[in-house]
Parts: sequence; C-alpha cells; structure tokens
Amino acid sequence: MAERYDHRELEPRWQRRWEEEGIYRAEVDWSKPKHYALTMLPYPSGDLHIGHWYAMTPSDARARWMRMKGYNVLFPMGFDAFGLPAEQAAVQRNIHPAKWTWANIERMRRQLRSMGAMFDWRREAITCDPSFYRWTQWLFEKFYEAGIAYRGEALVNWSPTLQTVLANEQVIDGKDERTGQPVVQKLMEQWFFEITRYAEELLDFEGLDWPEPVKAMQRNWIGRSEGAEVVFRTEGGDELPVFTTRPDTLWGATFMVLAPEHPLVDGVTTPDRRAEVDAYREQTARRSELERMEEGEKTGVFTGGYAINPVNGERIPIWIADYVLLSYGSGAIMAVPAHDQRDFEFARKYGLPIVPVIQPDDGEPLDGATMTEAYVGPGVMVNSGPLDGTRCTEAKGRENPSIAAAIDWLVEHGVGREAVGYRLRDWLISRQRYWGCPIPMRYRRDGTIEPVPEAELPVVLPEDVEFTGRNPLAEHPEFVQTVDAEGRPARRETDTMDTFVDSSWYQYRYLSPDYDEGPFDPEEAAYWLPVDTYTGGAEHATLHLLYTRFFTKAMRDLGIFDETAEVMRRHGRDPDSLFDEPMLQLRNQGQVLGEERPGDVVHVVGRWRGETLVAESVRVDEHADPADADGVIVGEVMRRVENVLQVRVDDRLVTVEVPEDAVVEIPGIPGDNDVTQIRHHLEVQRMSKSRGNVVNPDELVEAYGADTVRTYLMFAYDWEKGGPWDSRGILGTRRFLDDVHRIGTERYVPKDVSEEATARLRRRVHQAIRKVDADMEAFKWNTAVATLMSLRNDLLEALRSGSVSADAWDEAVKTLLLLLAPMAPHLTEELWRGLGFDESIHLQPWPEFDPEVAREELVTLVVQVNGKVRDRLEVPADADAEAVEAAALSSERVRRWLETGEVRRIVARPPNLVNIVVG
RNA sequence: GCCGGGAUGGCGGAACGGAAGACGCGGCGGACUCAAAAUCCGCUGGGCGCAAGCCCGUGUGGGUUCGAAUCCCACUCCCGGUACCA
Repeated sequence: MAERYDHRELEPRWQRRWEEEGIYRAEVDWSKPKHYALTMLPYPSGDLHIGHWYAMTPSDARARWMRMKGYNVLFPMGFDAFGLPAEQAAVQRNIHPAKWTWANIERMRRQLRSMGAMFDWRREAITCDPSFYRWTQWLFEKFYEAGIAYRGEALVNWSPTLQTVLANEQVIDGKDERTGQPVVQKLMEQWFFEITRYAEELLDFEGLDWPEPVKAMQRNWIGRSEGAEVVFRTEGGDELPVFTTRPDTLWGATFMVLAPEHPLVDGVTTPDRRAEVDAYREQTARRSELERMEEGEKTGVFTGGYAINPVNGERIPIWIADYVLLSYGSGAIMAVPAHDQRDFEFARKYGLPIVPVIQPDDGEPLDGATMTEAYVGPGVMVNSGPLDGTRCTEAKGRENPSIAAAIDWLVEHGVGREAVGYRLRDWLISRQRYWGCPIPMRYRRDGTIEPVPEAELPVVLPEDVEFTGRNPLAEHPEFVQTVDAEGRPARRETDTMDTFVDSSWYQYRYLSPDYDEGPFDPEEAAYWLPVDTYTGGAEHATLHLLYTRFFTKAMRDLGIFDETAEVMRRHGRDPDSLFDEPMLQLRNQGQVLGEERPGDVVHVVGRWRGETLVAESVRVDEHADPADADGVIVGEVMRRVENVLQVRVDDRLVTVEVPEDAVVEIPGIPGDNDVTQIRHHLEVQRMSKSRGNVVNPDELVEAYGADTVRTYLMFAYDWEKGGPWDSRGILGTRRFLDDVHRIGTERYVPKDVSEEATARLRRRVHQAIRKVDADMEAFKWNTAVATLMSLRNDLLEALRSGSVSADAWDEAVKTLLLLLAPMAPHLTEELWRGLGFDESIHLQPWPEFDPEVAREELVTLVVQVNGKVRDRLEVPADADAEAVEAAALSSERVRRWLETGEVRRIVARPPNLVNIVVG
C-alpha cells in the first residue's frame, strides 16, 4: 500500500530544500535565451488575499514552464510599500507607518513563500526602503533637469477627506477612487510630470502583445482629436486662441465661452457685469466636480465683452460657463450652436442666435429659430463665404473636405493653424502626505528651487513625526529647515510623490536591488530587459500601465539606458527599440468573486404591523413546512440589517422585525441564540470583509495544500475572466492530486498487456504534451489542467486493467509529473524524487512531443444528411474523400435517409465528416 | 450618450465554420459499511418512445453557407471604462 499524500509535511520540506539548493536563482547567462516574467507587485496590506494567489500562481506556473522550455527565467517579487493605508493605520491605531508596513511585509513574505513560487528573493525590491527611493528621487531629478518634472499652477483635484491632491486618473465620477469621497477643483501650485510630451508616442502600440481592451482604454484616455487652433481677438486687442475640431463651422460661431477661471475673464468683463461674473466664478469655485456634473442644465453669464471672429470680422459676445474647462485646449471655445449640442442648449437657454452653416442633403434648409437640436450630420457648407458649396462628410479631421478647406483657409490668412488636442493632462505627482517618497527639492530664500545634490540623496523620511490628519512633514521643523548649495537657509519640499511613481520603474530595480551606482546595473539590464511577460489586473489600464510606459520612454530619452545599450552591443545584442516599451506582452487576470450561499430558512411567528411582521419567535428550520396560520411565515432569509430580516416567502420579500425579547432558536448553534447568528443569502459579488464572503488562502493551504489551491485556481475559471469561488469544487482538484499521488507511488504490475491499449496510452500521453504546451503558451490553464485530469483517468484505467506495457506506464507517469510540475511543484517534486531521480523535476526539460506516436490510426467519421448527424463510423485516419464517401453511402442508417429524396451533393471533409445533401 | 467585453446544462466552464456540452462540481443509482463519511463503479442538456430511434437545444429575430455557439445585420440584457474634452 502506498503512503498517503501529506501536503502539510511535504510542502514546507520542499520549500526549504529549494531555498537551500538555490534552484530558483536567476543569474545572467549569455549562453541561454532569457525570459523576464513579471507579475504586479502587491501592496503590503497585511494579509495575502485569494486574489493574490489567483494573479501570481498561474504566472509562476508559466514562468516555470518557460524555464523547462530552456529559458533562463527571472521572476522577481517585491512590495509597493508606500501609500495611504499605512498612514491611516498610524492615525487609527497609533502605529508608525514604517513599523506597520515592515511588519506587514514580514508577514506577507511568509505567506508568499507558502505558494511555492519560484520567486528569486535575492532580487526583492521594496519601494519604501531608502535604498530604493534614493533612486526614485534620482530619477525625479533627472526628469527635473530635462523639464519633464516641473512645478506649475493648475486646477487640481483636492480631496478634503484625504487632505491631499490627486491625479486625474485617481478621480472617478468626481470622487476619489479609493475612498469614494467627493473631490473639489482647486487652483494650486504642484509638481507635475509632463506625460503629455509623450501623448503621441503613447498612442503607438506597435509590436506590443497587449489585450485590445487595455490599448483601447489608453487610447480613449489620451483622447487625441484633430482640428485647428483659431486666434480670435477681444475688442481690447487680446489674443484669444481656441481649439476646435470643426473649423469648417467657424462662420456659424455666434458667441464665445471662456472657462470661469480663464485669465482673460477679468479683462473682458465690463463694469456693469462685474458683480454677476464674480458671483458666478465664486459659485463655480465652491462647487465640487460632482455637484457640477449632477446639475443637468448648463449655466453661465455674459461678461459684457465681445470678440471678433477672424473669418468674417463679426462681433460676438463673450460668455463664461462651467461647461468649458480651463484644462482642455485653451480653456475657451467658439460656440456654434447650430452644429454642437452643448452650444445649442446654451444658446437656447440664454436666447443667443443660432446660425446654420451646413445644409443637410435631404430635407428642408435648417432654420436657427425652429431647430430642436444641433445638426451634426453631413451636408454642404452654406453661409460660410469661401467655404460655400464645400462638401461636409461625417469624417473627422482632414479626411473631411470641409474641414480640410477650412484649415487651408485659416493658414493662408494667418489666423489659425492645424492642431491636435489631447484629453490627457500632465501627471500630477505631488501628494501632501507623509508615507511616500520625498520630493528631493528645496526652496531658496529668494523663492527659487534647487534639487538636493545627488551626493545628499536620499532625502530620508524623518521617523519622529506626529499624525494629526495633516501632512506631518510640513510640521516637522528639522525636516523643513535646511540649507541650499551655498549654505543659506532654505526650506525643504514637504510634498511626497504619488506611489504610482515608485511602481513606474520597479521592474528595473529588481535587476539589481543592491546596486548603488545607479537605479540598476547595466550588466544585468543588458541581459534581462525588457520584461517579456507581464501579468496583473486590468484596473491599472490607465494608471500604472500608462505611467510605466511613459517612464520608460522618458528614461530612454534621458540616456539612462545608454550604458545598458553599450553592454548589449558588447554581447552582440541589438539594443534598437528595446527601451521604447517596458513590457512586451501583457495579460490581465479576472477576479475571484465571493461564493453564493443560501440563507437560513426560518419559521417566524409574530404579529402584523402594517407590512411588517413583528416576530415573537424565530426558528431556523431545515424542514420548511409551509405556513398555514395568520402571523406565521416560512422562508429563506435574503438580507439582514441589524434586527430586521428580509424573508422570501414564495416570490415576495417580507420584512420581519425581531425585537429584543423575541425567542430565537438555531438548532445548529448551541447556547442562547440571537438574531445576528442567522445566516442571510449571499449573492455572487466581490469579496469583502463586510460581506463576510472572503476566503482565506492560508486556511485553504492548511486544509488542502498549496498545490491544490494553485491547481484549482488554474482549473476553475477562464483566467482572464475569473468567477465565483466554489468551496466544493476545490475537492475535485484535491482528488485529482490524490490520484496523481497514487499513480506516482503505486507499483504498476502489467497483467493482460495489449498492444492496442499500450499504443492508446502512449498516444494520449503525446497528445497531452502538445495540448498542455499550447495551453501554457496561451494562458489557458483551465484546459491544460483538464487535459492532465484526462491523462489521470487513462492512467487509473491502465492501473485497473494492467493492459499497458511497463515501459508505456513509466513514460506516462513521468510525463504526467513533468507536465504537472509548473502547476503543482511540491507534489511532482516529491513523486519525481520517489521515482529515483536525483535532480529536481524543476530543472528538467519539458517533454518532447512525438507526432508519430500522437497520431490517431482510426478516427470517427461523422455522416450527416442535410447537416444532421445520422451515423458515426470508424475509418482509418488516412482515408481519402472517395473512401469516406463510399463508407458513408454504404451505411445502413444513412441509406434510410437517402430514400427521402435525391442525392444532390456530397461534401466530404476526410477523414472526419461527410455531409450528404438530399432534396 | 460614447468605447470595450460578454451571454453555452442545475453550477464553473470546453469546443481550427464540421460530433455542442471536454474536464470538474453538484445530482441520481449501485458497491463497501452495523451506520455515516471517505473511497470505488455506473448514469446525468430537455422532450417523446417498451425499444430502435426521433424531435428540440448555445440571450432574441433575421441572413450567408452543404453545414453556424463560431461569420454578417438588427435587437435585449449583464459587466468594465469614460463622460460637458470643444
């Protein structure tokens, strides 16, 4: 009898042994092809979530597979350790953020090790470690010297709750994406990265194997639009440039609108309008983005000033309105109410003229007085002087003849130029927070700025700080007070960087986390870069993934990879275009959701008070006898809020109030019961502590083993999609590994060996190699595991019958273990060594697929009549069209159907299918 | 509104334009057991039929094709992104 599969003993043992033997150490070796596999680094929140396992263990399996395929694989891990939760812990629980973070890292490292992943821990990088953030600061200074990092004034998103500013990418629906608290717009001086410098290049995904949705989201976020810049003038003579995508409609502009914060507003406002304009501007400043959006109707006020339309010299009024944003284009628009819905609504509300300049192809000429909405379709230009008669299509930019004609006219007359606008704004990186990378700048007494000299880096976060809710750095005199390069008193910058700055370059620090002559060692970088495969959540599409692309491009342009390129050339590797993009291949995993759970069935006796049943007694009862008396209901508890239950009775929900003195009986829970112990129905939703539907990976590892958890997560879902957790489903995976354990330890005794059964098993083995290999390549772990389960079924069958040769059995077992090794590294290692091999299974080459052995000799021929399957026949795999046709026509079952009419056509697809068309 | 993605048994999910439902969960029946659990064996999309077998079936409606879950058109619902972007 074989020994039992004891994962509790076996898994830690192999983890220790691998560590001791250092089998996962990744060393530069120019004689081997490299593969840099990377999975998004976690925030050290304190506990590893099942989502981390779902993201990381399949990525680990793929990295292992690449290694067995002969690649030298780097698969590092680290922590994105700066960020707000640490400060919140400090305020709430009086623990220093550093202490809290480092304790969490310690704990999570242990949990990560329990995965049995091939992380090379010598390459661990932790963003809050001074040895890391020294180089974040160094990069900031390089960006500063190049003008990519700058201090500027802009309308920024200020979160009163967090007492800090946020990047555009962190604000969703006018609310902070983390806390859901509203954000207000404030004009503030802050640090920015000039990501817009790369807007055009960031739109180019050439050569990147990235998911289409991620590319689309980035394109939308960047929001390129083609048009023209047209220079209007105020009556006072000030230039008032506007950006428009429809320069062809310039002749229909009947007014202008400036953003309330626009610098020219003061100049154009006439004394009689001053009070109203100021009031409107103040109101705009006070309202949050959210309030502005909720207000459906457009508002605005007339400034009293006028501008001259450069195309026809017409005098048009200048308004201000908050539907025009200061941060897009020039913060001013020309309004063409006849052909822009926003302008139309505004014009109608305030009685401004509407002049159509496009005549639709069919129907009556447009009349500004009677139109009910803006016309945005195709037609012919009218009322437009030189453009009259030009065709207007629905195409954008120069593709549209009328727009092309308008741009040419503007250029010719010197009042405008072709222009491209982007929705993307510069990346606001200042945060008025403590737990982030300090911005290494200081302000001299004269107000000018200087970077902290490189030799003084890093600017270290002081530890003796107090947390009051405001930025503690600003209130720390020893930190703030410093001296400039000349020794004169200076003030230190107290803002820290957005944590997305840290994760924008961490993939480079992994290469050499201890290197102290630069952010990374060119000798390592030349071999490992770029990242070949990157995996992580799609929620980072417009945040991290856009930022890190920008970072790499900026670093490239600043020459930070020059030395690396030199080393590459020395080794005969062409560095051309290798530093344009950080990650060549990207894949997103989905999310593991909480499990659906039925609620308790309760038997409630009480009194009706309106629609509510006030309970006298509540009994949890599995045998749901139907209720027959008044004031008695039986049903499943769907929801519970405090002491109020929603019980489903037939198809409706009954509200049950359970007063303090009601009797609650739950047979399954001994002792006195109360209403909070009643289980309510749980729907499939994201896991969260408050919903009580989180699954704890540590407990799963304890109960089933890391290999089972890994394999189950790979088997249960389409990885890119995710889905609900199934606590019974994991048992099937454990049974699979139990069977593998049995197959790997049982002595096989051939009994009635048949050549046919032997050949069949060998065929299945080689088909499995092909299938698993293709699936690993394509991130289709679920079908890879399914293939191995089938192979398990074949082996169990062989074990029962003893019908295969000993050699075929050995080959099959060995192959099963090798193919399963990336998914279940501990068990396969144990069984492999048990078979007598001295070297780790994880150092073995991936099995070779033999097409000769995998080839089927007999295949099933499906015979259809008019597309419906009428018979299945066995034919040789090499049967030709004639042979399969003959076989099909001679089938007894098929013949009966042929009698219903004449054979009109026979479609043969040998060797699998024949379709006979009868009519 | 706009841009993506999706909808297949009771459930998770498989299916180069060619056998729908691989693999697993659950369910049902049987073996073992005093019994239960575990384990093992068999069945398991729906309907009709004693059976051979037949009919229906991949969100809905149409189309292309010898043949459609797969391609095309229109629509419904769900999920994600984005939203005065001039």
